[in-house]
Amino acid sequence: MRYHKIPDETIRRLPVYLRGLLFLLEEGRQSISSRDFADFVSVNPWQIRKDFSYFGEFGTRGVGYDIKKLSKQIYKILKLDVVHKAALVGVGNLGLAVLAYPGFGTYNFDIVAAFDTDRKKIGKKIKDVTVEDISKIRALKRKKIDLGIIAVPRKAAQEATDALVTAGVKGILNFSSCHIAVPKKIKVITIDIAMDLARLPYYMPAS
Amino acid sequence: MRYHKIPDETIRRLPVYLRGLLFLLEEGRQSISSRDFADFVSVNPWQIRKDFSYFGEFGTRGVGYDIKKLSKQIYKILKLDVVHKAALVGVGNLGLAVLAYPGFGTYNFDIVAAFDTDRKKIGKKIKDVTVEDISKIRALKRKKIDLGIIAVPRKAAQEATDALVTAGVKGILNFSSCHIAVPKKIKVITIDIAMDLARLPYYMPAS
DNA sequence: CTATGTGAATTTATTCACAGCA
DNA sequence: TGCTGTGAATAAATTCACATAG
Repeated sequence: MRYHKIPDETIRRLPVYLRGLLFLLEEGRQSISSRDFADFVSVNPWQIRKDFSYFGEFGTRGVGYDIKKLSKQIYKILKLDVVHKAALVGVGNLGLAVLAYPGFGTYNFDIVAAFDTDRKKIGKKIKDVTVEDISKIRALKRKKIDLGIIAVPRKAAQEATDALVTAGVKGILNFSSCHIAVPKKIKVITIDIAMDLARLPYYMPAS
Repeated sequence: MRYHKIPDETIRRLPVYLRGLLFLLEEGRQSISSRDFADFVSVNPWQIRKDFSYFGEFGTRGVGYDIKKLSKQIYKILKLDVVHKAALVGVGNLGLAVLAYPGFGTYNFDIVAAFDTDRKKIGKKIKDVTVEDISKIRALKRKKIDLGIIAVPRKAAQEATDALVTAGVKGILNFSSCHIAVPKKIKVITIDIAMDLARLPYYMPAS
C-alpha cells in the first residue's frame, strides 16, 4: 500500500460498511467476500476493496474479510474506538428523538448533558440526562465534552453554536435547517431532513 | 446551453441553494450575485453558475440573479412546484418529530396519513392526521399518495417498505438504520443519523 | 483456483479563464 | 464595467484488469 490521499467519499462509505458488518455479526457470520458484501450494502466489490486498501490489507486472498476484525479496524479508522461525550442543545421533538436514538451507543457516543431554554423542561430527567438551563453550558469545559448536537429552531441555532464553541467542542452535529458559522478547525455536519427530502421528487417517475 | 447530463452532485446542491434563496427572500432581498450568494451558502461562485447553467440562463449579466424567479425555477426543476402527498409509517419519537417538522410544508409535501401498530396510538389525532392501523395502508392507492416515510424500528422496516410499495408510492424517505430492498424504479433516500454522526470524529482534531 | 490489492484507464465533477451580454 | 454562461483544463473518484497471495 503506497500513500494515497483518502477520498472523502471513502470516509462517507465507511459507516455504511460498518453498519453492514455489525448486522452480519449479529447474524453470526464470521467472514464475507467483497462480492457478497457488495450485494449486501449496494456498493461495487472493487469499490469496497479499494476503499479498504487505503488503510491496509484487511482481507485474506482466496477467502475474504473477517467480519469482526474488519469492523474493529473501521472503528479505529473513524476514531469510534474511544467514547465521545456529547452535549445536546434543544430538547424539543427532535431532541427527544435524538436522546432515544439507539444508534449513538453503537458508535460509542455518550450524551452526558442536555440543555434547553424552556423552564418546563429544565430539571426533567430523560434517559439518565437532566435537562439544564442553557446558561449552564459554559460548565461543559470541565467535562471534556467534544461533541455538540444542535436541535433547536433555526433562529436559535447560531447562538447555540457559539455557546458550544465557547464550551470547547471539536465537532457539531447540526439538525437545524440553516447554515451555522464556526471557527475553521471545528467540523460541522448538518443533517437537514428537508434537504434530502427535496431531491426525492426529482428522481421519482412522473405521475 | 448545450445538452449535458446533469451531475447528481448538482441535484444535491439545488436544495441547499433553495434554502438560501428562501431565507434571502424572507429578509426582503430582491437579487444577488453568484459571488455574494457563494459566501452565503458556502459553495464557489463558478460552481453555482455552472449548476444553474445546466437548466438554462436564469441570471442577468452585470446584475446577478433575481431571487424570486430563481427559487421558482428550482422548485420546478426539483418538481416541488406540485403538492406531494405523503404517508408516514411509525409514530414513535422520530415519527412525531417528522409530523411536527415545518420543512415539509415549505417544499409542498403534505403528510395525509400516518400508520402504527401500537393500539394506544391508533385513533389519536396529531397535526390534522389520525393515526391508523398499519393494515389500512392498502387503502392508500385510492388517495394518490406518492411518497412514503419510514420511521419504524429496523426490524419492521422491510415490512413497512413492502406495504408502501404495494400501496403504490414512487419514492421513500427511510429513517431506519438499515438498507431496504425496493423495485428498481422506486427511489429511496435513507437518512441514517448514525451514518453522519459516525464520520464526525474522523474529522475532529485529536484531543 | 479463488478472492484480494492496486496501478492504469476511464468516467465524473470541479475549477479556470474568458467570451458575451446588460 | 460587472457579472453571467460555458468550453477547456484540471482534479477527483470510479472502474477495470490483472498480478499476487492463500
